[in-house]
Amino acid sequence: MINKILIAEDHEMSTISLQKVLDEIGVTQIEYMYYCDDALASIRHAISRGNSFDLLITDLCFEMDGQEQLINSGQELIQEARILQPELKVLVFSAESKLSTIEKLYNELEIDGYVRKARNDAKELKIAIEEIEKNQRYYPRHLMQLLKQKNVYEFTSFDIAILTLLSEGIRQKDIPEYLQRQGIRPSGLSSVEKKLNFLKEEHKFTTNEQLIAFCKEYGII
Amino acid sequence: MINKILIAEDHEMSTISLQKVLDEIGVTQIEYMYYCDDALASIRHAISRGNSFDLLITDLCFEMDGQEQLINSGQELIQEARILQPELKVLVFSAESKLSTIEKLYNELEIDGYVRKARNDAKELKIAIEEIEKNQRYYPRHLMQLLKQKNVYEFTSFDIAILTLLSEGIRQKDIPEYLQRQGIRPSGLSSVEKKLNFLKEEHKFTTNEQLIAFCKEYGII
DNA sequence: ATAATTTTTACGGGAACCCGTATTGGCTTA
DNA sequence: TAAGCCAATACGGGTTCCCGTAAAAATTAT
Repeated sequence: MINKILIAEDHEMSTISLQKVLDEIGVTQIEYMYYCDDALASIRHAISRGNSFDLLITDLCFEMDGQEQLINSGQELIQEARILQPELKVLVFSAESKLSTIEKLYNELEIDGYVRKARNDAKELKIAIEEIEKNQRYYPRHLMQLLKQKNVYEFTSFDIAILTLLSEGIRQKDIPEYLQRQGIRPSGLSSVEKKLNFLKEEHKFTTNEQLIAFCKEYGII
Repeated sequence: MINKILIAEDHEMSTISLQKVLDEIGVTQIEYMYYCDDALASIRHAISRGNSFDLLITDLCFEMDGQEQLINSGQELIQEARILQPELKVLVFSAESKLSTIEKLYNELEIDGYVRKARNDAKELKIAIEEIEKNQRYYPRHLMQLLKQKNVYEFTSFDIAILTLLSEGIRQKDIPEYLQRQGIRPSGLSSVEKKLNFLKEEHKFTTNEQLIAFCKEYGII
């Protein structure tokens, strides 16, 4: 049974609606944290008092604001939380819609559910929590839709590494040494050229500039 | 006095928290619409019954979902709403953080306030509504921060024309003929080169790719 | 282990880009 | 009108990028 929930979320408005939704399904013990570091400390503290959380509801993206934080993403928070409390259930509530990111959450971080901030997110949250309560993973409806239309090209971390370097003003011919320094393989200039050609071909683009513009437009880099 | 509010927002969770916040400041008449088309119809209907809205709170980005809509952005909704009811107050509540987008809202659509979905957005919403109630425009705090770090250089329409062509995949050497076709002067290749060099010099950039990335990042193109 | 296949890297010629200099064209002023 | 000035354009050589082919390395299969 899920009674004690920790919410890690920096948007005040999201915490308000989460409170309302959790009220409606009868959850009484809710704690809010606006920073990942605080959330982690709270988990640690609850364990030490023998009153640990049943569920962590967390966003993925936390905005920087002046004070430096050790952890600043939902992914890291989940990772650290699982070290402290391996059986803790985790429900991610975020606006992220990139398939690869969500797949990683399920496969690598083994989250129990994902609800995207979108139409009917409140209803979906309730269903997700119900499922998790029954020890079942919850897979969101929109994820299924995304899996169907998987014709869209997914940018790999290699693609993004190259595109990021380009967008930072690194010359194409210098990219190999940067890749090597970061331990990314392959790193040959030909591989970089080939990849850029492929990406342009794939999207019917003609120039690097157009490719960079596209990636910026859609938040890929 | 603001008594009757229309909310155009597709995220269910956002409407829940908006309801809570508006309850707390004593607003009683609230209507929710999950699509721009419905929101516009609602405004029209309210006017025809002589009971028009005092304030429109709207998101900017509405997600497509199957059924086709005539209008699908907050910007268009505001524009159409102002045609129907010019004195209608407008408060935008969105996650958008691009300075140029927000500036356009204030300057071109003459909105009365902008609150970004972020830390302390609930508190900010209350303040914004109070200000608007006093017939004053509300400028968000984070906008001021952005304005401070604003790039000193103002991009001219000539700059933007070139950068836009580049971002659309037009080769540098072909840009002159496009400029001529659009009646833009100067149009020589040397002038294009000179301008791109100047822009890169100005921002301490090395490549066109970096320049395009920057312009996309800050919504210049 | 060897062969087959794929992936990665190396190389080279031609196109596009970068950048400095020279020329042209339009505008102001004497 | 002519001289002077500034912006726009034209030109040329050096660099980088583009793109096809070939060699090398890594992976998989036999």
